[in-house]
Amino acid sequence: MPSKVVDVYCPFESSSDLLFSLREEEEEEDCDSLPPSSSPSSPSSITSPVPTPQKAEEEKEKRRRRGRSRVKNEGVLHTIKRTRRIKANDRERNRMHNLNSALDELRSILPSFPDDTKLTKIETLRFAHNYIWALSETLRLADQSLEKPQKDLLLPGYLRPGTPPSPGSDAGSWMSTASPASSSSSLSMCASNPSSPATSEDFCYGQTESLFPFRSLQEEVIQDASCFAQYQ
DNA sequence: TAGGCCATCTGGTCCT
DNA sequence: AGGACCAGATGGCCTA
Repeated sequence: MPSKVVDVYCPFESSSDLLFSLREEEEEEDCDSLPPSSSPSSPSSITSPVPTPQKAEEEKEKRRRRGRSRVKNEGVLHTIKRTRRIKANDRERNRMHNLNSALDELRSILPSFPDDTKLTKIETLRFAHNYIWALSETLRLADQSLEKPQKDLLLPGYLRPGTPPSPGSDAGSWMSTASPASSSSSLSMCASNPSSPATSEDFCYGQTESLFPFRSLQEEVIQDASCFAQYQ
């Protein structure tokens, strides 16, 4: 009867290699005659110090047998290592699948872009980072709006088009590059900078561009936050 | 065809 | 000891 071939990704140089490994595993049960105590490092291999000629011959034979079993044991050990590796690979695969599922969930929460481009992993993380920052900034502004007059409520100075976030910076450029025609490039820009957007310097490198698509969202959040705050 | 992204394998390290 | 996590390597697929 032919050995069963498992339908898994083959981590071996060739499929025959895997087949060999799996067959070895099946043969493992046949190696029951090799209990752990028969391993090469087993204390049972200690022999009497004064062998007679007859005993010496027996010892020779024993050694030969031991040698054979050691070769076989090495094969078993190799197989055990192999099966552990395969199990570890399986766990690692599952772990990465879980990670990807979490990333998909995150993508589904983030606002989608018109061209429906799927964010890459790194883009998703950076975009989420910026998005959270934008929302928290929005809440912060909403809080401020309760204390200050409504003037310049929605957009602080550094968020207004053409207004440099700090002297010498080039904040106007991020607005101009966020045109609809360059949505895909702006998409990548949205998620391109891994650093925190909370510094004025970040605005000089396209970080705040991610806020632009959310202007209306920002307004909604501020309104909601204001209403909510009224009932506090 | 080069480069980017991704899935997977793998060995090492840390943790329980 | 075994599992989780991590980073490097590798190969496949896709796109400009």
